[in-house]
Order: sequence, then C-alpha cells, then structure tokens
Amino acid sequence: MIILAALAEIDRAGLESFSLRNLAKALGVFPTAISWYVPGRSQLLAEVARKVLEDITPPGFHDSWQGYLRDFFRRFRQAIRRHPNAAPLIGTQLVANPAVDLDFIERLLAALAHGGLSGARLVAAYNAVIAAAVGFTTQEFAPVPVDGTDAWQQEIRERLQSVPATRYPQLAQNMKLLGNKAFTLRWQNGTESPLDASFEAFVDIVILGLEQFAGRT
Amino acid sequence: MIILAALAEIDRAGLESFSLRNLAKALGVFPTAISWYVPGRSQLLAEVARKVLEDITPPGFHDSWQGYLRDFFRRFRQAIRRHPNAAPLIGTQLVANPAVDLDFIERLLAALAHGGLSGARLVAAYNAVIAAAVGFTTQEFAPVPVDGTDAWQQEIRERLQSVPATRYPQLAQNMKLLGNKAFTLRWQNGTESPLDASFEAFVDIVILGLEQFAGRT
DNA sequence: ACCTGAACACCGTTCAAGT
DNA sequence: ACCTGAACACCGTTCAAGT
Repeated sequence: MIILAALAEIDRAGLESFSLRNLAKALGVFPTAISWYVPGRSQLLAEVARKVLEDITPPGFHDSWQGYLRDFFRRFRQAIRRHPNAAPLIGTQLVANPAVDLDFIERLLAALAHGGLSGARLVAAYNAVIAAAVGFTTQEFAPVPVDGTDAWQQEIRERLQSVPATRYPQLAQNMKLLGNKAFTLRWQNGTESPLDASFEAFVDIVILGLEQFAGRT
Repeated sequence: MIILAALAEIDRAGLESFSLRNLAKALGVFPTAISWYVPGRSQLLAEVARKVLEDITPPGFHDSWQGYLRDFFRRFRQAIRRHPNAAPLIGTQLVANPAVDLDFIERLLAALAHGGLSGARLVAAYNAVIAAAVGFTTQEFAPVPVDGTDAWQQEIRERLQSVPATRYPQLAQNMKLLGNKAFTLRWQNGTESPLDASFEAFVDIVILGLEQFAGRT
C-alpha cells in the first residue's frame, strides 16, 4: 500500500522533507511510477491524514455519552501521537472528505443526541467536538521550527524568566508552570513534552460545556 | 515590508502556489534578493502567520471575564476571515514563537484568573482557549481540495442524501442541517459558507465549560 | 496493468560579483 | 546595504515507450 509507505516516510524523515521522489526512492522505483497509483501529491497527503485517523471510533458500549466523548478525544490524540510528524496534515486535510467515515459521524451524533441535543444545536455540538479535538492535538504536536537549536530554546526560556513582574504579573507569577507547558510558550512539542494534564483538563472543559449547552432551553 | 507583500501574494494566489520566486516576481526583483531580507521560506511563513494574528488582543475594559473571552474568540476568527488563504499556517506555525505577544498572553491569563483560576488549572484553561480558537478557525477555513469541482460537490451531496436511514438514523434525520454545515460533511469552506451560528455556539460551550471548570474545587 | 525513461517547468538556497 | 547573476540540487507532473 502506497499510503502506508508514504506515512512511514513521513514518520521517518518528517513532513518537511517528504517528497514523491524520496518516496519513490524508498520504494525502489522510478519517481514517475508513483503517478500511476496516486492522482497527485496533495491527494496522497489527504489519504495519509485519513490513514492516521482511522480506527478512532470508540467501540462497544459506554456508561454515558460523556464517557463516549472522553474515549473519542483520547483515541483521537493517541492516533496523532503515533504519527506526530503528520500532525500538520490533520487540521488542513479534514475539510470535506468524500469517503469520510460515516459510522464515526453517526456514533458521535448519537452520543450527543443521547445528551439531549437535537437539530441545529446537535450540529453545533458536533462541530465543537471536532474543532476541539483538532485544535488541541495540532497545537500540541505542531512541529518545532527547524531552527530549534539549544540556543533558540535557551532564548525563549530566558525571555520568559526575565519578564517584568510589574507589567506582566500573571506571567511572572506562573512562569514555572507556563514554560514549555503553555501554547506559544513552549520550546518542545508534544513528542518530547506531552501535555497530558492539560489535555485531560481540556476534555473536562469541553464536556462540561456541552452538558451546560445541552441543559439550556 | 516583505511580510506584507508575502501575505498579499497568499491572499491573491493562495498558499498552494505561493513561492519565493513568485513573490520576487511580484516585487519586481530577482529571486535571490529575497534571501537578503528573510532567513528562509518557513521563517517568512511564520512571520506571515504572526502578522495575520496581530491586533487580536481585546482592548479596553470588559464587564466580565466571559465577555473578554468572547471578544477574543471573535477577534481571532475575524483575523483569519480577513486572510483565509493563510489559515493553514495558523495551526502549525504558532508552536513556540520567541517574539510572541506577551501582552496578549498576560491579558488572557488575567481574564481567566478573574474567573477564579490559578496555578496548573489556570495554565490548562489558557491552553484550552488557544486550542479552541485554533481548532475551529483552521477547520472552518481549511482549503477545499484543488479538485473541488462541481462534480465533486455534487458527489458529496448525493452521498449524504442517499445515506440509509436504518443504519445511520442520526445522519439521515439531520441530513439537511449537516450538509455543508458540519465538519467533514462540507463541500465549501468558511469563505463561501461561514459557520457563524456554529461558532457562536462553540464559544458558548467553551465559556460554559470554563465556568464549570473554575467552579470545581 | 505496471513501470521505465526522458523531458518540462518549476523550486529554495548558495555564493561570488556588482554598486 | 542592497541587489544581480549564475549555478546547484531538488521538485511534481506530462507523456511516450516498453513489457
């Protein structure tokens, strides 16, 4: 399967240096042979994104719709954790996938309907769940700049430590908690420094919000 | 300013076809002249992403921390709405920006602290807000595949309409509400078909969730 | 059906040279 | 300080040709 080979290439060498020619080389084949299997580069990457997210539909029964959502969020993150180099593909390629997994959507809608949602509010809640899952994971596993040297890391660290407490009281006070743990204040991504606690809290927040949203008339 | 020129190029021709050589041509200059101003292509795109998100810090005073958050979410979306072609840059380039806007972070933390959060829970809430904003907008404005022809659109539409109601009751029942309005079931993105109502509901859900999260011991 | 092989129009980045 | 100009090693995609 050419999609698996492409994903393996991305896992190995990263998305930045991925090319159809390198893929062809890895397969021991001429560059132009790829074109026979795949209509184009972007379509191949879209297939890779789908491959990464396959099998995230929570199986079996759950004690509650909240439990189902929690299970989904964790599976979604786990899927990207296995292929962090492909993370940038997720946010962009998921737009409108003709062969999207209808079973997945049906079950997610069913869970939300079980929570008391229907109609336009059900659709809004569905979008909220997808947006939340995509947002956290793409951020957590977003690639560090190629210039991610030690000097570069040190610079961010020092910049955060030397923040003036008079102008930035919250930043100064929570400096140690924020460093490498808060989005836009990190020098490593989720591969090296996972945000487990933050993710669990995020899932809590979204589910709590959905509960309230469902409870309102 | 070269960053503005790059952004204008992306607005005009799209991110897919953006290249340093095209940018040079638009500036009436030799391709290699670009290298004098910018260390590399990816750094330039990172600067573009920052440019798009500048001035999203809500100004002045707000009646509540919830109001502040709501204002932020809307401003964030508005910023991307102005440059939808640059949307794919947001999710991936925001990782760890050395010259990130500290004023923005301080004020967001202050708003959340005002809501009763502190310490690790404050950091988690901060991450939740960023993840939420990034997630919805990158999804909403994610580029349609280059193959987004009429035939392609028609295919998704028909596929959704012919869903078997026995196996997919939720999908079948909410078919009209989901088509072009639910993530992964759209054939247009936010530029042509904005998800205003869904976004406002999403903001509600996140803020409601944060209220609950802050209220728990 | 599947791959080779040559070719085309591009691309980012280098480095020396000009002014 | 700022740009030219030539060059390098790449890239995706085409199209005809082979088997």
